Amino acid sequence: MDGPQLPGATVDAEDRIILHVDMDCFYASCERLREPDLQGEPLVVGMGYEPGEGHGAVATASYEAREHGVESAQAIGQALDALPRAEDAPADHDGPVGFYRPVDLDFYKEIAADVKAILQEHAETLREVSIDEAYLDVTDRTSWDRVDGGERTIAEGYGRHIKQQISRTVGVPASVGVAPNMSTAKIASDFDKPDGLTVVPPDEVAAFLDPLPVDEIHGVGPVTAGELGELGIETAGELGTADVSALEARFGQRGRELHARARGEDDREVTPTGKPKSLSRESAFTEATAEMDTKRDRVSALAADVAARAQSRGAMYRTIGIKVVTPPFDVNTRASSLSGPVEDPELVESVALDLLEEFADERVRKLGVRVSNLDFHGQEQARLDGFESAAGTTNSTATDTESVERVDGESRLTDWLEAEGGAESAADDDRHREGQSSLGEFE
DNA sequence: TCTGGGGTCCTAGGACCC
DNA sequence: TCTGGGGTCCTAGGACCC
Repeated sequence: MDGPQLPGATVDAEDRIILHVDMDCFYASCERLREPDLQGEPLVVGMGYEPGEGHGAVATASYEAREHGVESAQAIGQALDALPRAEDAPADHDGPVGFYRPVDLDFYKEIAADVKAILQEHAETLREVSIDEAYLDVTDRTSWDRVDGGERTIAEGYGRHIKQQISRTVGVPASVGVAPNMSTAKIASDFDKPDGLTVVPPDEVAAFLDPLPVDEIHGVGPVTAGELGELGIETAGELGTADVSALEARFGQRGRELHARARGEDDREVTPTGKPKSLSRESAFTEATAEMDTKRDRVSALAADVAARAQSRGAMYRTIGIKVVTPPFDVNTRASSLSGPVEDPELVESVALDLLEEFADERVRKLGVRVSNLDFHGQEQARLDGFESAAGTTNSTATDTESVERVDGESRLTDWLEAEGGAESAADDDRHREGQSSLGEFE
């Protein structure tokens, strides 16, 4: 539209430029930063792993380690079979060996903060998805206009610049994808890992996506890919031209969404990372146990942990739940909601222990405690971005007032929660109705 | 060697309300 | 007294992601 274009290459004024940055095996890169001798070596970073031990799981494996069959999420024991630990290998061992390190999240967070600082300089809006991944809206910072006789876009240079900046100042590699929307940018960053840069201008989106296998689309995992395969859909191109209503019939709302993503259609805006929706802590036993004391102790510890974390984040919670994993790998969850948000570590523990009773006789391999229905209104900071209170309707005000009352009446809450009879749950329901009746006025 | 830990979103069914 | 429609909240589970 503005400036010369290649034949057929139109750039829409509305076309956005979204950049997705994905750090390449980030944990391993961080370990190499403080232990440069690990550069180029097969390196495995293990969660729940301790030096010299064999338990835990692979959090990140370097590309060199992957070549020897080590995979993410694999049990450490299995990784050790595929790739013996350097320290353990006998002197006459001539096969490949690997280096194993435990996860050190605090250290990785420091490195991630350095990366984030760079990203922030280069975008209006930054959304961090995880410690090693972020979306940037760079529409106002660069352009889809062509340079080099139409070979490249200005956006490509911008992406390369960010990548190099990270590499030079922090010293870790990143893969970057640039595209007109989040979904395509995400796929692009993954396209040429590690240390890749893939740029997909608006007029090339379809050609880029069409041949890709469906499971490269964010949101398509093994189950969905299998079901799509049964329908004869293997590639994004096939998914994008499939009948939407058939997809919706089979996959619900998600079917419609995946169909759009496969076509490179995604109008989600890059919004800054919000507050968490839930906080949880879980931990596995070395061996499944039916011992109730052991289970209780673990739940108490997890509850204390979660409550402390919620407190440090300024989060109150309205729902407390547990997760119980029984052999072979059955996941059970139970939860109980209060009628108003609280911040009460003892309540987290007592509710979690109550919920655990149901599993008193079960052998359990893993336990978790979670708080959800979080409320950050206790913190003055939350007021500023408080969407709901900004709406200022009568009902939301009424609900807020309710919540405050609930917090004040904390001891009462504890009382009726601990007694689990029918009368108490009726009281519970009454409290819920109080909050809802104000909504009913609008009819 | 049985799969570690922290999250998100969606769905389905039941209870309850108007 | 019966049937119906529209809606919320809660719990539990599933799929997925890093």
